[in-house]
Amino acid sequence: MKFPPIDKQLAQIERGVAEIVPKDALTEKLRKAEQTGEPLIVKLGCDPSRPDLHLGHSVVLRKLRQFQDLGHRAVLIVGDFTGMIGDPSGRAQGRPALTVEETRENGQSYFEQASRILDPERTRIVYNSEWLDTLKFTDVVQLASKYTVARMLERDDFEKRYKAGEPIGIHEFLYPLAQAQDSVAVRADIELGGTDQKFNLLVGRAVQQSEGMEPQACIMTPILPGTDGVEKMSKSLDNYIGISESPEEMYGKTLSIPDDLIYPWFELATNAPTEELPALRAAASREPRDTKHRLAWTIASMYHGEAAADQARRHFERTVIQGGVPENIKNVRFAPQDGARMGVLDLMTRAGLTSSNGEARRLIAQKAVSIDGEKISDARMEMDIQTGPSFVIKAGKRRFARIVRGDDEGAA
RNA sequence: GGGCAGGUGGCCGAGCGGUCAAAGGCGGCAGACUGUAAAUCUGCUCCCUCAGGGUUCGGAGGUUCGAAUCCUCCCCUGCCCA
Repeated sequence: MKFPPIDKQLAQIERGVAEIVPKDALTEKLRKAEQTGEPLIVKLGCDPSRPDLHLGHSVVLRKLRQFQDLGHRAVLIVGDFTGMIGDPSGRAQGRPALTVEETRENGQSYFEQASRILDPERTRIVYNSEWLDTLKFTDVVQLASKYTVARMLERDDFEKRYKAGEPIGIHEFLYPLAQAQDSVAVRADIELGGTDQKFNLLVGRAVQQSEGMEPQACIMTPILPGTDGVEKMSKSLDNYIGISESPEEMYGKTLSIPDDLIYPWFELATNAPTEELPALRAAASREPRDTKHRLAWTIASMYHGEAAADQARRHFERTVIQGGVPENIKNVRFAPQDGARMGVLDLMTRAGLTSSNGEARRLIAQKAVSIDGEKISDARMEMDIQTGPSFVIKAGKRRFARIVRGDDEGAA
């Protein structure tokens, strides 16, 4: 196996990276790869309990892809073992423990989505229950003996919770060790993760070393802020853009981010050439609106191609700037047993526009609902849902549905 | 094992027998203004077809005309002691 020159590889690897620990180890490993012709094993762990990938995940996945393109070997570890136990961090309910089938399913779905970024042909995917589930209690105790409580408490969030008097389960101390064991199992040369994973990645080094292995180099990518501009992007905070969302969604959501995020997103979430970054930074502050459109287009085109991105842009102009109706909206068709007429409240809820009739009522009271462009104010109005012409109902500024007649196949 | 303090709506947090669907803040949604940005102002924010009703305050029982508020048992968390 032949690799690009080391300084070239390094330049590529360092782009958009927050920290490499230790840097020398990385260089050393690259050198060794060159000498032996053996590609490096680059590990990335993923959490199958949340199988919906978003732009936040894309940062580190794109980094992994770069390694693939440089000729190294990617190993995606599905943390199904953790998933099956259900990590109850924090005091809330704890995640529902997943069944074996679910973790497989989620792992598969994760892989499919990740394949939009990675080269699936060259990605090895493994489930960590393969080795973690077979450990005996003795093995676990032995593993646990390799780290101390004091060092565990060095981890920021443990320390905070400890000081704040919040509970920390013993098993939570086991997770970093389990992750470290993964590194041992796949003989990782490099582990990738967000900066929030720093602690775990470093534990991996410690454990590998005590197993007599050469410790992995850790590469941390920055955390991508979510659409709210405050928290990190996450599904549960609903401030994310999913990798498999439609180009229209991607475009629209991107435009709703705060201006401060335009540049960071360009840097972290797109493949904009490194040399263009300074210009983009300047543009972001000089003409935020246009630059944000450019960002939105770039993101949409990364996942859906340029034609779709163009389309998304037109869609945006039409619906938001001109306040019109989108080209492709959800069609809803009611069955005959739903009756000939239906009140708007039920209609909105059943069409998925609102989560309860109460919400529908509120929106109407707030003049946020219109039918075929006409604002409505009567929550008791009824619509013909079987024989009348189809109509478009809009709630708030982004929720649309077209109600079509029972026998109308309707366009998509 | 003992002592103490707690568990309230998405989160934080008041309430401590009726006037409580439960103050206030955050978050969220909507409207105005805009560039689906920020800032600002306004309204809304458990469910049900309005008046009105129905379910909520860790869980299960109980006292009372009436309980988030009192009692019993249980579950969970933190702190201190062992």
